[in-house]
Amino acid sequence: MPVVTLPDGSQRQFDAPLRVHDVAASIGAGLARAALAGKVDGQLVDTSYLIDRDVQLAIITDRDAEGLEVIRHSTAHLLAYAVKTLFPDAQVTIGPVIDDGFYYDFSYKRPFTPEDLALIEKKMVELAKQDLPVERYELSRDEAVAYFKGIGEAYKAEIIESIPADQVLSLYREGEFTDLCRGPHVPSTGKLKVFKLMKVAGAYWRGDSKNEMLTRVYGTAWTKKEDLEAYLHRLEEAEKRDHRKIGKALDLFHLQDEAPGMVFWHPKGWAVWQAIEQYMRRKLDQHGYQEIRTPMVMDRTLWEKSGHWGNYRDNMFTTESEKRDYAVKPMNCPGHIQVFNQGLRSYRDLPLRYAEFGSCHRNEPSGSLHGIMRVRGFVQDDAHIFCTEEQVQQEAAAFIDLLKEVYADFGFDEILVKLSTRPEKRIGTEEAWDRAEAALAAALDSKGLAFEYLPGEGAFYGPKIEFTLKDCLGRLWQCGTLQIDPNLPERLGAEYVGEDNAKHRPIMLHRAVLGSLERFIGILIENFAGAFPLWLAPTQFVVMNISESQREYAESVAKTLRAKGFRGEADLRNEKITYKIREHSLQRLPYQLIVGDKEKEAGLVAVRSRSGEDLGQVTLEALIERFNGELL
RNA sequence: GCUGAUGUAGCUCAGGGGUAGAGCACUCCCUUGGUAAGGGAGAGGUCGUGGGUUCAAUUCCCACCAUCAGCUCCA
Repeated sequence: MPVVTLPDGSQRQFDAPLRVHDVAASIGAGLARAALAGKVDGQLVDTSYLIDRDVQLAIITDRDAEGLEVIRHSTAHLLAYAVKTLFPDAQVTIGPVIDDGFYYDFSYKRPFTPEDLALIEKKMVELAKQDLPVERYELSRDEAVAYFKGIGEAYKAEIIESIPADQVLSLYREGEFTDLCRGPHVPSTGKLKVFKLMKVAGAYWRGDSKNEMLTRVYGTAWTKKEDLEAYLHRLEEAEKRDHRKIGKALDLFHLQDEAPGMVFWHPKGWAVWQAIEQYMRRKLDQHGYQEIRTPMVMDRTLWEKSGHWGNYRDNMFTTESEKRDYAVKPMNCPGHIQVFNQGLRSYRDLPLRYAEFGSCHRNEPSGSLHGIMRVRGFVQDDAHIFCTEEQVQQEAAAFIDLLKEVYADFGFDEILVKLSTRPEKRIGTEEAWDRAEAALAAALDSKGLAFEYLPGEGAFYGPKIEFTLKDCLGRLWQCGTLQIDPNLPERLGAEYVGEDNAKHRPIMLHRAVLGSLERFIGILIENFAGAFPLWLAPTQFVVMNISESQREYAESVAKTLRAKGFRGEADLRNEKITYKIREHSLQRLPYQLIVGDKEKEAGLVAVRSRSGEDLGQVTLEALIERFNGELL
């Protein structure tokens, strides 16, 4: 006599065990049709699930987030079914739900082509229209292995073999196709109406680059057609913001074949860079850092001592001269320790904070390069803090202050924080790890930053904090980092004289706020879609004359503004004012200043904002005041 | 690094075994126009690089390089 409690608290009693579907039908025919799955005592189940006891039940429809997940999952299976129909000797592997959709990995003698994709999608539509029931049944592990081996699905059999022998496995059958799956699934393929296959890509079996490369098909699925359209629109919008596209359109930088992964900065891009670098320099100064500069190329022996040669040799650029091997620096820290090691350090000197806009090179795998976001030559807003173990917490807290100020100035208000703790392979005592992890956690607590632990994700020598910011599209970018490192000072022999007149090892904190400047600028470009706030805009204003007679006046206005430190120029070309406005609007200039005879006579400028608003005629003094109000 | 796709004018792209095309940008001329494209003329390419097949290759084949998507990696 099951009693079913629904989400609104109401209860229904039934005479005999019944299925989720039947409960839905008892509530209404519409709900029965809409039911995609059920949630029994918090667990997602199929609509065919038999309720034989008292339970809490929610009927899942396409209005629930879980409903959408079930649809995506089932669509992945539909994809596999279509592929098996069209390419019977393809083997299925896994097909999970991901953000905005799903994928399914196949093993096939050749990769699928875009043409195949169109065929597969067509077949999926056909199979969905047949509204085939999706049936769940169970097998023991060994029966399941035998079944999948029997139908030639080696990968499935391998997956199942890694599951404990006493487990009962669920399989789902739709039409001719059966797949191993935890479920739940929609009751029939007719529930799958809004989907689209997006792209094919390679993916390693079990995510391991030593394994076979499979063909992955990505797809997206939604409950409503409008949602799919909105999603596709969102992709288009994101594509418009692509920093590579905007970088070209705004003439900020370029890359070329002869220098893969290294950026050629053009005047406008470099103006953005300089605005950021000089801002950071000011901030670092305010926070007690001293800027230094260390060599780009250093002898192999130093990298052997630091351990980089042993661990990262393949990813380092090297060179040779007069029978000595050199490496182009992949990091700044060994150089910073060399500066620390000059002369005798006292505990009175600590904490010592060395900052460097250090140019580093890492020979990243060719396939991982991406615009200016992932490059081989980059500059970090890097700094290393030499301090005692007792000072770690306060230094971490001070760093968090700096980081929050900087992110806020760039307009990023939401920061996600993760604290990575000791990994399995590590050096140092447990007590030292306890103290280091506690110091970072206490620093975060003291600054009111909520954080999540990433157990085992720390570096082999110490724990670290990662700071991730969220851009205006909700995308996450890990930028800031703070790492405790007692190892490198040890390896490179850093020491200071303590109060006890004995020599001690300092702790080194690696830290960066923006991370790689290249990548950070890429993030800013995409976040602002190229419409930088005034303080970052490469060109802040343009003065345009309406006709020849205001030529000199326009020039003098531009000159005055430049003398006040603003970036901009006069556009005196023989073009109509509408033409010039269009061009500078496409260049996303914050301010366009228009001068005709009226402005010339009155000594004013007509101001047009980036949004297209006419701000009227103002004096240069008023304009400068307005500009200054927008600087940091 | 792996799988696949792509590489043609400054940019965006079309084309195709027989001396290469468009739009925008650029140069010159006309136009001096008040808030997102005025008109005309002109110039511009070793079709990513190197091999091969062919009477003939930018086009077909192979290798390499780079880019793009994804996977792997990211001290």
